[in-house]
Amino acid sequence: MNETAQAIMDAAEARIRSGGYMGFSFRDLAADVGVKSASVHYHFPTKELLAAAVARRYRERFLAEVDRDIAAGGDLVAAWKAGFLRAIDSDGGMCLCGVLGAAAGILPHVVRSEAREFFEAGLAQMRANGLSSVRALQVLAVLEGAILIAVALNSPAAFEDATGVLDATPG
Amino acid sequence: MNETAQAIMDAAEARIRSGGYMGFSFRDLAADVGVKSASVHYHFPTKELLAAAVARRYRERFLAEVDRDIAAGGDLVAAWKAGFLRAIDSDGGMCLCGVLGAAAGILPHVVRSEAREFFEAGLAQMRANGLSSVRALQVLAVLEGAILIAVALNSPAAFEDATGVLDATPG
DNA sequence: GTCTATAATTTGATAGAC
DNA sequence: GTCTATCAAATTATAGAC
Repeated sequence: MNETAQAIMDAAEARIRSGGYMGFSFRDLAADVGVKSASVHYHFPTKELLAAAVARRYRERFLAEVDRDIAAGGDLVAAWKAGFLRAIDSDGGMCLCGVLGAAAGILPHVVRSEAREFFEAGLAQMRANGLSSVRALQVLAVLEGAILIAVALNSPAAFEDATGVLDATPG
Repeated sequence: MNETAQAIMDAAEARIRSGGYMGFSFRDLAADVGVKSASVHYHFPTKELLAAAVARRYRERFLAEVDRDIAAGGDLVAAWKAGFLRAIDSDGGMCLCGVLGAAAGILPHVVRSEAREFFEAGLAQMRANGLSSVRALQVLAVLEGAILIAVALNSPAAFEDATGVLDATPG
């Protein structure tokens, strides 16, 4: 995994978060990175393998950051919220696995599996840290719904208001 | 607006809910309805005008159903939840304006405006029925997040669990 | 590793017959 | 209103030179 491959994944991540799996092309990424589309295919043979790799990297990085926050003594829910806030603060885009999951109906199986795994691993991580199954679902739903509305309304402040439900109901 | 035009809108609605704005083509819809793609263009000159019309019809129908439930003495939040449950029960697909809003970054302006209006009009309707601005955002976020997770995990039961946060925090 | 060139398919959209 | 036929552009992907 060299510099170009990582730049391609970065570009793909930004474009998927903005427009979903069908919202970008190899030529878009090539232009973003400054190469030709054939070079993108050299690093990632097919579009679905690229998207699956991006979704996997996103999940691993996200969960690692949350784990690090918790290990440093942070609150579980606050750590998850911080993960979503990083997305909003960076470019106002959606959670990568949230956009993918919302349009799961047309995703190639590899991509759909990776997106689904973000949610399953996330729920498992919350349960491992003491949350009930139901409470974990509630936390994840509030965070995904809050960022979706912030994106749809183009209002980062809406995320803060919407996630307030979690403060009122410690679980 | 004749039978064919309505059948086209029905097909477009189902396909957008499943795969978003970029997840369908005029030829897909033509095959669904049993005509040729040129006939789809006769009823809806461009893709963005078709999607905008579908989003607008979705919003008007959705809000009308919620209003009817409330007029019949139903609880506001329960009426909203019932609207989302109809989507899940019919085909397990996402909220139409939820998928569109999640990938708002690549939507044509007309479509993006119609999707955004679903959220703004929805929030306004909740406020008109006594909810605070913040509480309205919370209700909408929980519902969109809960259906997104139910779709991503292909688990309708997850919707019921996730929306439980709303019961614990009457606002 | 990156390029040029290109194949094969799909896309949104239009012209014109019926 | 629906069709056939078609266009121009874009898409994923591959072959082969450098």
